[in-house]
This record gives sequence, C-alpha cells and structure tokens, in this order.
Amino acid sequence: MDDRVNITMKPVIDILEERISLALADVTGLGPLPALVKPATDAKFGDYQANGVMAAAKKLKTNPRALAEKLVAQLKLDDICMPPEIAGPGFINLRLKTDFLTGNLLEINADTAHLGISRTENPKTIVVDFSCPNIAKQMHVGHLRSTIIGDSICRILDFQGHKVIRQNHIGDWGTQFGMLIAYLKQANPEVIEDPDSIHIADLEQFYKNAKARCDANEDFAVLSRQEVVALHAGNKETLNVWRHIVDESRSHYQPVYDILDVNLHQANERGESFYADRLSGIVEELKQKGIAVESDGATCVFPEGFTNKQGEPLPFIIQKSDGAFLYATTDLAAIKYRIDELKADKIIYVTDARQKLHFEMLFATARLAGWVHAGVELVHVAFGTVLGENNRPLKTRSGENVKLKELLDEAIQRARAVVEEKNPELAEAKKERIAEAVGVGAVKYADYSNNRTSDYVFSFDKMLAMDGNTAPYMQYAYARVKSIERKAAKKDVDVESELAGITDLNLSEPAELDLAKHLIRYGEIIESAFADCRPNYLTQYLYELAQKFSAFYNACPVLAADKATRPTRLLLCDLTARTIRHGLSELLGIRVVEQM
RNA sequence: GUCCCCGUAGCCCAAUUGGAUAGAGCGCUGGCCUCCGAAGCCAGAGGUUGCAGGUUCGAAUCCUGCCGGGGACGCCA
Repeated sequence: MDDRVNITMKPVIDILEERISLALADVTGLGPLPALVKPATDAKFGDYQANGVMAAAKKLKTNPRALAEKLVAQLKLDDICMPPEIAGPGFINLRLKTDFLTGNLLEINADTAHLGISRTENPKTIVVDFSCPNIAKQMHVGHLRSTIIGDSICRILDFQGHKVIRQNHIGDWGTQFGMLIAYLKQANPEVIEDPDSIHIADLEQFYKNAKARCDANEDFAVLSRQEVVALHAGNKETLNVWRHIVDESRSHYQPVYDILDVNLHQANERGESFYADRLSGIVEELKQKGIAVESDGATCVFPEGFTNKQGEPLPFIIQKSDGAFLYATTDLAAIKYRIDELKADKIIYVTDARQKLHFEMLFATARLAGWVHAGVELVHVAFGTVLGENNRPLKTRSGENVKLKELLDEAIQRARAVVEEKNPELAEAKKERIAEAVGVGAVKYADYSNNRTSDYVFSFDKMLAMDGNTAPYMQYAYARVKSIERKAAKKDVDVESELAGITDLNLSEPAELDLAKHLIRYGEIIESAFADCRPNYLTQYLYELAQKFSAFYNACPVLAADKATRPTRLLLCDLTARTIRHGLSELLGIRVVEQM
C-alpha cells in the first residue's frame, strides 16, 4: 500500500519534471538538465509549463523552438497530459487529461490519513529551535511569530515523515534571576519555607517590582548580584526558589501555547540552564583549538569575513571580561548538544531577522570548531516585526509590549461579537468555541499569510474580515461543505455510500475541473512551503482553494444534481473540506468549525 | 561610516527565486438570494515594479550607481 502510494502519488509537477528532464538530457546529449516545470502563469496556456528548453538551447547555441520540437517528439506524457504544445520562444505547455485528474482524485480519496501525499524517502532528524520566551516575564507579541511559525514548520516536517525535535530554548538563567530571587525572598519570605506557596498573579508586575527595587536600592542590587552567583554556583536554597519561579512562569505561558494550539510542553524545554555546566568546557575547547583568543579582557572568536565599523575583525564574544558567559556561549553549547547527542541532521532557528548577524557568526564559529560535520545543515529562519498602525513595532498606548494573552483575548472577544450578530440562535457553548477558533485562527492566519521576512501591520479589522485572505473566510468555506452534508441527511442522500463505491468521476463543468486541478496540487504546495519554510505558500494555496470552491458552489448545485454527477460533486466537496481541514488544523494549527 | 533587509495599483500584500499580457484582497463602479449558509459569487476600472544604467531570447527578481525606509555592528538576548 505504502509503495503504491509513494510511486503513484508524487506531485504531478515532480513527475513531469523528471520525465521532461530525462528527455531533455536525451535530446541534447548534455546530461541532466532541469525541465523547470512550473504551474502555468495563465490558464489559457494550460496547467503546467516547462521552461527548461530555452536555457538548454542557450547552452547548445541552438534554436530553442527547434529543440522544443525535437523534445516534444520524444516525450511520452500521454498517460498524464494532452499532446504538449510549443509556444512563444520555447515554452512547452501542458494540459492535464481529465482521466488523469479523475484517477488522482480517487487515490487522494482513498488515502484518508495523508490525502495521497507521499512521505519523504529520506527522513532526517531535524531540531527546530523556536518560541523561547523569557522566564519571569509574560509572553508578548514579540514571541508570536517565532512560536507559531516554528510550530507550523514542525507540523509540516512531521507530516512529511521527518523526526522532529522541538526545542524551546527558554531564557531561564540570566542575571535577572538574581534580582527576582532576592525580591521574592524579601517580599514573600514564606516561600523559603514552602516554595509551593509561590503564586505570581501578574508576572509582569512581579518583574517590575523587582527591577524597581534593584534600581532604587544599592543594598538590594548587591544582594541581587550575590543571588546570581549563588544560583550559578548551585546553592541549594537559591536553586529551589529559582525552580519555583520557573514553574510558576510556565503556568503562565503554557496556557498561551494551549490556546494557540502550539505543540510545546515542558518536555520540549532545553533552556539556558540546561547548558549552564557545559559553558566553561565550550570556551576551553575553543581556546585549546586556537579558535578563541583574549581581546580587551574578553574571550572572543574572530570568524573570517566579519568586520566592525572601523573595518576591523568583528568579535563573537563567548566570555565576558568578568568571566560571565553569554547568549553566544549557550548557543554554541546547544549546537554541540544537538549535533552530538540529539543526532541532528539539520537545525532550524526561528528568530527575528535582527539576529541574522549573530547566527551567521554562530554558525561560522561552530564550523571552525569542527562540530558541524558533513551533512549537517544549519538554518536561520528569520522573520520581520509585527507593527502597529503607526508603522512602529506594536506597543500599547503607554509604550509597553502588548501581552500575547491580552491580544488573543481581544481577538476572541471580537470574533464572539460577530458570531453573536450572524448566528444568534446557536447555543452559548458553541458560540464560545466558534469565537475561539475564529479569533485565534485569525491572528495566526494573518501572521502566516504574510511573507515571513517582511514586517506587517497588525489589524484586528483586517484579520477578522470575512472576505479576503483570512482565517474566517476559509473556515466559512469549510462550514458550508459541512452544511451540505447536514442537509444531505435531511434529504435522504447517503453521502457515505455514494462516496464509498465511487470508481469513476464525471468532471465536465469548468468550475469542477478548476477545483479538481487545484485539489491535486496540495502535495506540491506542501513541498514548496517546506523547502523555504514559508507558511504563506500554504495559506495562498488554501485561499485559492476556498475561492475555487466558492465558485464551484455557486455554479454547481450538489444535492440537486442528477445521479450521474452528484457523486462527483460530493467527492469534490469532501476533498475540499478534508484539504482545508488538513491545511488549517494539521499544518497551521488553526481550528475548523462545523458551523459558524 | 561598514554590512544586511526592504521599496510593486489610492491602501495592504503576492509573484514557488530569471519566464509569456506583474496577481489577490480592501476601497471604488455595476450585477446576482423563490435556489445546498449573501460571513458568499460574478464583472469592471486601477501599474513606467523608487530612479538611472547594465547583463540576455526574456528582469519586479541578477550586476553597478544614486534616492528613500528599517535593522545590525565588544562585553544584552
């Protein structure tokens, strides 16, 4: 079964690419050349086009159209396409046969779990480093993108059959802990006796109070520094208080992951503290290998190709002059751990674009150290900033970071108001569920649908709009299919049995064909979203799918269709719903609802 | 000052990385509910892809130089 699926259910675009590439190699005698098969830029050119002939002709210094003629004469695609057509300077236009389309849809239909999408032939162990909140502070809007983009990358990799290791590199070991512990000991001395009694209602306030006392009171500042030393030295009492602050913080951010449907748990945490006792060894090793040297009292690596403002070599500082370790040191320890112990073939870092230079230097240093053996890939997946209406990074009116929890609450509340308006007769509990799915979905979808690398302006009104490329639009398309199924039951149409015995389809209406051709491209889109870690390819596809479904829905009655066409249309509905549900809820972590 | 990212329709964004006549949405104009959910659909107007050169069959995409915006650049993460 799996073999069959793997052979037959490769995306069409890949099959075409392979076959045309082979033929191209044959005709030119130049060895393997890419066929450059792409979706057609315009429906009037067909469904796919191969652009590789022109590049090949250039190499061969021959006429591209003549080469195209020779190639087409050799091509055997008649099981998939109508006879290829040559156009323009040497494009080869390909139009899928309806028979092929039918067969493809039936196979997708048969493969309930994977929608006919084959798993990778080359599974890898991939570590994804994402989210990474600072402990003892509430998650704010700055954590949104890393958290959900990282989660989606994991979901896609997982679906493709890779071994995914999620790593939440939480900030749990910094100097701010001295201050927090010192404050807690003063403000809530009972926690020393009974650490379980810690209950920090407002983490942010707790942090601010500690900071204020630290700034105002020199004795307290001294105390704070002593606590850091005590913590890092492993003092039992201090460690105990620290552990409870971390636990308490988790009880604040775990619910945020839960409401976001982000698959992160305590088991995924490998915070800064995890690497604490490895840091001095890392620095030692780099010194011994002659990679790290002392400079102005600090220990630095100077990887080639990086310069500072004065044009001098730029340091990657791994140990401060006071002996303390930094972010860079922890990241180096983490790379080593991930490659040596987690056996990572690939490590993906999902962080904001401003850290680009840091990761370039980090990777360069790890390579110098010889830790990154052949076959290991290091990738920085960077993203832009979430902006407010003023085009500056999103803040509250008073200039503070917008808390993620509050942002999501507002989205849910706004969605709730819309449900109330459109569908007042629904049960309360149902309205609440819908509001959560729509509100949170809207925030996530809006983020995913933007180009990852650019900044975007956050707008509740836009993301909750029912038209346009938004989560509610997609959820609505899904709910309409479900509504057809409910109506079917009332009209004595047994959808299951009509679909169960289905062996042939009757595709004839343009809207049916258009939808069908889009449905079979799902696997191809997942591949491209994966290759570049770009969830917006997926949202773009889903949006087009929902649009094509809506056009089909308007043009082609389903339940009222005659016996010859109804099963085909039911199948199109069902596959649309399954694809939307899979894309939204499995790959993007956005819930669908039966009614809204 | 050096380096990195960006500049696309009135607005907000795409363009699968060098392919054909640059696409969607919002907004605007007009049409579609006796009909499976109108939170919808259909049609239309709207562009010298910041500017100027260059590379080639072919450029929003690559190269050079300007202009404008954002970011990074020794002991934060």
